[in-house]
Amino acid sequence: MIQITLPDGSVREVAQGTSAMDIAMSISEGLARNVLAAEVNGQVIDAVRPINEDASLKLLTWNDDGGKSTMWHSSAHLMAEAIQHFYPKAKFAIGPPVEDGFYYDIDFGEEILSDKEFKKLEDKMLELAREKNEYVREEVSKSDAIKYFTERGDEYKLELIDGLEDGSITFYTQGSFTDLCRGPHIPNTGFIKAVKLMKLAGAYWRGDEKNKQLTRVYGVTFPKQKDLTDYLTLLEEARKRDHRKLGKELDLFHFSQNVGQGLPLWLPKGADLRARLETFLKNAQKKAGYEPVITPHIGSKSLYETSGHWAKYGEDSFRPIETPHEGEVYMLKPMNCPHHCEIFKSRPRSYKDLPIRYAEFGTVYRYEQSGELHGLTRVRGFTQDDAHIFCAQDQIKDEIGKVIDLVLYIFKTLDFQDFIAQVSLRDPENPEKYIGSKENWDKAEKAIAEVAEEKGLKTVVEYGEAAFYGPKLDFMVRDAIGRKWQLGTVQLDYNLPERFELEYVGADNDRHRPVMIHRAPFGSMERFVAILIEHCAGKFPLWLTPEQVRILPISEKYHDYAQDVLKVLNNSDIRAAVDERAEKIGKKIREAELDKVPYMLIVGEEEQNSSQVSARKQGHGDLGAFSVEDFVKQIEKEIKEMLA
RNA sequence: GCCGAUGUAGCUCAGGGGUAGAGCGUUUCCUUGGUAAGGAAGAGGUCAUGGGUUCAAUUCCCAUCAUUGGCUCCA
Repeated sequence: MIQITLPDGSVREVAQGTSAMDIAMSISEGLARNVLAAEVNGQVIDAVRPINEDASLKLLTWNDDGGKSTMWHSSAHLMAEAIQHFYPKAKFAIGPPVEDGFYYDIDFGEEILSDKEFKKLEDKMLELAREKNEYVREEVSKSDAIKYFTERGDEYKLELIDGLEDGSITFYTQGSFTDLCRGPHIPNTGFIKAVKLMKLAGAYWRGDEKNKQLTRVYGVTFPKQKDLTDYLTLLEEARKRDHRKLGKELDLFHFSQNVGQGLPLWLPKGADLRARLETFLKNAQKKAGYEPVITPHIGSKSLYETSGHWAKYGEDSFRPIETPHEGEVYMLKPMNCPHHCEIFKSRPRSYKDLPIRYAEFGTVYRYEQSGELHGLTRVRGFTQDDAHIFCAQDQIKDEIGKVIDLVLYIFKTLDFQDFIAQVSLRDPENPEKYIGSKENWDKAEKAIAEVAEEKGLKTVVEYGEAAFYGPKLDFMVRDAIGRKWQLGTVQLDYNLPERFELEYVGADNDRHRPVMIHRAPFGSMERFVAILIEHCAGKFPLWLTPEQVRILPISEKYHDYAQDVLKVLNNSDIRAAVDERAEKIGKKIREAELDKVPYMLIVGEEEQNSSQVSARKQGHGDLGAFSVEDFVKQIEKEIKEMLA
């Protein structure tokens, strides 16, 4: 007999060789129907595998990441079986689960798979799923494994087997499909109730562009049809929120082929929105002791040789530009920090000057590969809400704390409520990868971890994710529909102060090297605006939105009164416009709603006679009548509370 | 950069070997109305660009460019 400890601490005594599924069955049949895999002593295995020793056991269902990924991994095999049925010559490379589904990289040889075939494949998968074929695990010797895939002519599997130890090789078979696989898998294909193939993509064998490009088929499966429906609804919602679509509809920005790829043009409303965000951050930064600086869009190539960026990124940058006669070489600036270092160096610095905080909305240009450009989130020219803090080693913790405060203020004001901070530290295995003394790193890493803790941030620590020049603190937000985005970043830098030989005179009258902190709460204005659009589905917070109020006269007779109302609003710095088109009120309302204008003021005979306005809130409908003054007060109050 | 898809009016899209259509928008006219689309008429397109096949190409083929989904990359 062996002892099985369940997550609630209860212990069950069962015969050796009992499987997790048996145990689930003994608890309830309903539970057993949902068990996809089992976590035994921290390791995820097949739910049907016998357990032979005392163990802690967690039954994994669709609600566990481990259960989900097992299901998707098994689904990849199921898809492979369906593909093999129609394309017997297909060779299978790897087919893992991913964050939202699974894929399989497949070599179709001469044939081409089109997404028009998806329906056929999905139907086949469902047909095979209904057969409830078991996923049968089999340990095979290396020579047998090689023999099997040599017969199948699948060089990819052979290459994978080549890297495996004899004795550790397992095959899984369901129905007519056998795959080299470590597992684990769900008990049988019947757990898969809903199937959707998502897209096709090219992917290199082993991710190396020198290797052959395979066809990657993405799919997703669910244990209930409804889960699939919900998922498709979510995707639809994401499409509706796409910043490229909304940016066009709301006249925020535009891309022109004549200007160039990845070079956004900000339209008046977008520029207005962006300027307001910048002002918001400038005000916050002013309070936090930042000083504005302005630097040119180009800089001498030698500046980037000093910084090290030329050596690392020069070849992948926009080509340098030259002066016509002297042949001096300049770069479009890809980073603001070298310029800011030069500002620091513009005169001798004392410890009494520190910390120095230089802030600039600095526009930078980077050559991004054409396939990588995407709306406003990935562009070739963008403006960072950049700042560099030059401080002494013992000021790091304080300064990072202040940056965190700033970031938290921004998140709160813009209604990003769900976020975590990722602390990126050195890879303990490879200490030689990093520049700067071990003592300083130890102190800096400790400072980041402590201050994140003190600020009550939800954090995850990632070892090996630090930059070579210093540890980082990155903020990851979840938007309104649950998608993750990386936003603000705080990075310590020991490298640039070294390369630029930055110094300050300490209290001891010796020269010391300052530490530099790079930070950008938004990241870039382009990317941030894109994320904000998608987060709020184009319904910007009242304080930020370009048009706060639209006045809708019932008919031409009330245009004068509407203009009077407009004047009152404008005098209170409320951004408003009058819709004077000869349209009916229903249409004006409809369009104001679709334009996502937060408030509509309807003015007609009644309002004119009583010196009132009938207010309507976007998405909520009629609010009733107000005097113009009361309405203004209410708007002012609402905005004030938002920016508090 | 690589693989796939797409490119038709300002926008969203339909169509299809015999030089084009809808809705919205826009213009003009009628209508002056009460909480999510009033009516009529008109303007607007070398069907992305360049080649090829064909009696004939916007349609089929190839290339280029751009957009797009991935891959690789990301200071």
